[in-house]
Amino acid sequence: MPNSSRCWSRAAIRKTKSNRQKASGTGTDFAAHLEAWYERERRDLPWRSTEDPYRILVSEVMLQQTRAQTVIPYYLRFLDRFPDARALAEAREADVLTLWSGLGYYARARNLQRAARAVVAAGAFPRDYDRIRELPGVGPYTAAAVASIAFGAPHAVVDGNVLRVISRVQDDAGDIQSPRTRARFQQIADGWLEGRRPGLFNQAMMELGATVCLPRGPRCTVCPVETFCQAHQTGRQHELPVKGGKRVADRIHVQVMIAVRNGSVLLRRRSAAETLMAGFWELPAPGDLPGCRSSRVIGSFRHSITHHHYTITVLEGAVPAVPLGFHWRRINRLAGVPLTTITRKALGLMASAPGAERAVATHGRKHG
DNA sequence: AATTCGGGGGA
DNA sequence: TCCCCAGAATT
Repeated sequence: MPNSSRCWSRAAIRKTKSNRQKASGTGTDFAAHLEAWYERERRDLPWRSTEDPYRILVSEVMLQQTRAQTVIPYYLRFLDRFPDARALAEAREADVLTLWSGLGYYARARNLQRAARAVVAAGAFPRDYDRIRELPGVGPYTAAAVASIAFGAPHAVVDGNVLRVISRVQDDAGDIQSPRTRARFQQIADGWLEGRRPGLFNQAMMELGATVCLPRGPRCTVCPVETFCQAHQTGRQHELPVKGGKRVADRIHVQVMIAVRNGSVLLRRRSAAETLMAGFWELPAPGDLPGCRSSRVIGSFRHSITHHHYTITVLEGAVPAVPLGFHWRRINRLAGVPLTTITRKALGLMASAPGAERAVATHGRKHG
């Protein structure tokens, strides 16, 4: 290597690399190899057999921070019930939330319905990135995904998979949490996408990250673009991507009470004003019920929400009167009610009684 | 720029 | 137990 190269700035080196790739067609070769692999090996997922922008949007929203295998049954049920934007726009919010219950990030469901209403009001699904981006719950990733997959618009998606693939292919140790690194990776992805079929290239990048370029244990031996990967050449693929910012989870102990009378259970509907899981139904805490009697502990289980780590103890009890804000709900009709996951788990504990001990054991440990 | 939102699955 | 997942909105 010439001595003069030591005087080059990082930017100059990067620019030279980029020029070399463009001149030799390396970026194009990379994309061609990747796409050929994708068309050969791609998983057969339900949202890959449609070009309906509404269905693409539903899938992309469900896939936000959620694994494909988890999404599949929710996606099928949701589209069976709401086959087009109009059906979703005209639905009751409680019905939408019920189908979403268990999938998490419930603001996604509300925003998706608002988006459907906007599409109906506009008379047609928006076709370009900027107007898709204006739909509620649609950020840079989802707008790029829908615009490229449904309409062939040239916008590269940059999700967790793509960040990981690019960090390794470029051997780039930038913190993928930082906006600067993300902007850099976005430009790289947009460059690779140039001249390709956008929807195909984007899905191929994500598929590579999801099935080959794994967070731990990347499967380089079966990777279709191994020869293009600079981290593989330097053996540093296991150290990438670099991700900063770690948080500590706090532990919280709570009690919930199951009060049953004449086939109904006492529940409270979280008000629309509550930030967290508004509109969902939940069990009372003993403190909510003046004069309640608790006869026994049914069991306990754990539940984690982001960095909050809950231990829930479930009590069986009776109430002298129905407190303000609570209602008796028929137990055999709870399938149509949006329940919080903690409530669903707690009721499941009761349902399996007297095998409650076994139900607790399936969650790993027993408390109380 | 930092936080928050859920739940599940794999190592 | 920890990390990650086809992110977005809010502060």
